[in-house]
Amino acid sequence: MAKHIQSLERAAAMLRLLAGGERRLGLSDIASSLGLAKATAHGILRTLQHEGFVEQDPGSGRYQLGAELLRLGTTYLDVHELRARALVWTDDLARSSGEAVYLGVLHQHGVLIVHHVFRPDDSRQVLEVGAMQPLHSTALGKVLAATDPVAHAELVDAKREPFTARTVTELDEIERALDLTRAQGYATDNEETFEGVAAVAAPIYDRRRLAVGSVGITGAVERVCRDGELRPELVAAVRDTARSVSRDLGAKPF
Amino acid sequence: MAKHIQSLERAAAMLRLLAGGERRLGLSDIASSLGLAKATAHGILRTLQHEGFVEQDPGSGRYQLGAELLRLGTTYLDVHELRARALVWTDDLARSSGEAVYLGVLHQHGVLIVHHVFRPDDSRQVLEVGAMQPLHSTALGKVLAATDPVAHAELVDAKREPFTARTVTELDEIERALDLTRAQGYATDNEETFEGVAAVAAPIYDRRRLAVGSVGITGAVERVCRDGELRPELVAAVRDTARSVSRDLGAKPF
DNA sequence: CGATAGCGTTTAGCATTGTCGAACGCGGCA
DNA sequence: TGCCGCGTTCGACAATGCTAAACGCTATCG
Repeated sequence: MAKHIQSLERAAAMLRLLAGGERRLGLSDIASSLGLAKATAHGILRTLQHEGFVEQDPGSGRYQLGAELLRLGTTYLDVHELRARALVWTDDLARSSGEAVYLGVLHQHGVLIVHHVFRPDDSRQVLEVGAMQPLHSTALGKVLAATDPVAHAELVDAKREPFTARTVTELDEIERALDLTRAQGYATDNEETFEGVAAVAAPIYDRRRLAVGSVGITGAVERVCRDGELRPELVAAVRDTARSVSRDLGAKPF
Repeated sequence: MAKHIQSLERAAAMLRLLAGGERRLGLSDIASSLGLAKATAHGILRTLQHEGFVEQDPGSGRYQLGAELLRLGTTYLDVHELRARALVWTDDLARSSGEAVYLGVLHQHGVLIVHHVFRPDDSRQVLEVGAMQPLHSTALGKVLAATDPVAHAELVDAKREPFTARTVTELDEIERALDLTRAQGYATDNEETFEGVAAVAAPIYDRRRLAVGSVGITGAVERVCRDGELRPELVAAVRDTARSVSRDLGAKPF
C-alpha cells in the first residue's frame, strides 16, 4: 500500500515543476514531464487553479504558479517562531556590522532564507527571503551541516557544485571544515560561493539544544576581511547575535 | 460527478485553516473543523508534511505551515510579469513622492500586495508583500473594483467591515465612489482604512485593455493631503506610473 | 484556402485509491 | 494508578480519481 496520497504528491510535483521552469508551462509539457495522461494532469491543475495555487494565462492556456502560494508563504513567515525572535536582534547586527544580515533554516537540500536585513547604506538591494542557498559553500549552510545531523546527511547526498575557484567540493575536505566549524562555533565563506563576497555565520539553538537555524552576515571581501581572514570583531558580533536569539528561544547557556 | 479532486480540495482547506488560526493546530482540531475522520486528515497531513507544505512540532505534535510554501510563494513573485514590469517604475515613484509605494492584484475577496517599496527615509518599516487588503476601503481595492468586473462582484459579495469612522460600508455609496473612480481614473483612501493614513491608486491595464492590478502610494494624511484632498502632484505621479507600467505591458494609449 | 498537427478540454468505465470507523500506544493529569 | 485526550495505525469497502480515446479549437503550412 502506498504511504502517501497519490494525487497530492502529483500536485506537489506540478507546483515544483512550475516553480522550476522559469516560465509558464503547457498542459502537455506538464503531463509528459511527470509521465501522466493529459486528462489526469488536467484534473489536478483544474483543482489547483480553483484553489488559487496555479493560474492559467487566458490567451495561451499555459499554467503558472498562483497567488495563494504567496499569501500562504507570507503567513508561514508570520508563524515562524525563530524568525519572530530573531527580528529584534538582526537589525542591531546589521547596524553594528554595516553589512547585510541573513537568517536561514534547513529546507530540503539547502538553506532557505527566512529573513534578510539590507546592508545599511542607500544602495539598491533585492530581498532574498524565500531564496535557497547551497549547504556546502555558504557560511549559513556549513553551520547547519556542522550542527544538524539531518543537514549533514543532506550535504553528503547533494551534488556539490563548484561556484568559484575556491569552492570546496571534496567530501573529506568539507568534513574537516565542519570539524573546524564545530570546534570554533562558527563558519565562514571566503569567496566560495561568489567571487569577492565573504560571509560568517553562527548556529541558533532551541530549548532542546538542537540547531534550528543559522544567522550571519555577508559582504564584499574588502570590507569584511583583513589579511585573508574574517575580521574578528564581525565574528564576535555574529556569534553574540546567535547567542541572543538562542536565549530568546529558551536555550540554556551552559 | 465531482468537478474537483476531493483530496486536493481538502488539503487546500487544511492549508488555509492553518494559515488562519494564528498558531499551530492539533490533528483533532483540523479533522473536526473540516468534518473529516481523524485518519483521513492524518493521511493528507502526512503527505503535505512529506512534501514540505506543513511541518509538525516534534514536541507537541501540532501542525503548522511548511517552508516549501515560502519557497514557492517567492517563485510566484519572480514569474509575475506585472510585478517585473512595475519594478522599474515604482522606485522612481517612491523617490519622487517621498512615500511608500504598493502594487496590488485581485486575489479572492481582497487585494494581494505583490510589491512594496519602502518610504525613502530611514524609518523602520515592515515589508507587506503577501499581505491582503480589503477592496472597499483602500485606494488599491477601489481601483480594482471600479475597473475589473470580477473584483466588483467580490466587493458586492464581501462583508464590508468598518475600520474607522470614515469607512464607507453602504453599497450604493460605494457605487458612487466607484463611478467617480472610473470618471477621474484614480481612487483615494482618505482615512477610510487607518486613522491618519491616506492613499491614492490608479489602474494598470494589459494589452487587451483589461485591468490586471493597481499601483498607489500610502502615507500620513498630513503629508499627502492638503485642505482635506490628496495633493494633485501626487495624484499625477501615481497616474503617470500606472500609465508607464501599462505601456510596458503592451496596452495601447488611446 | 483547405488540410494538418498540436493544443487544452471533455467524456465514460474500470479498478485503483482514498476514505472511514475502530482499535492502538503513549503521554499528561488528577 | 487510573483516566482521558492526543496522534497514529489497521483493514475493508466503495466511492474516487485515473486511464485511454475522442472532441473542438487555433495556428500553421503546403
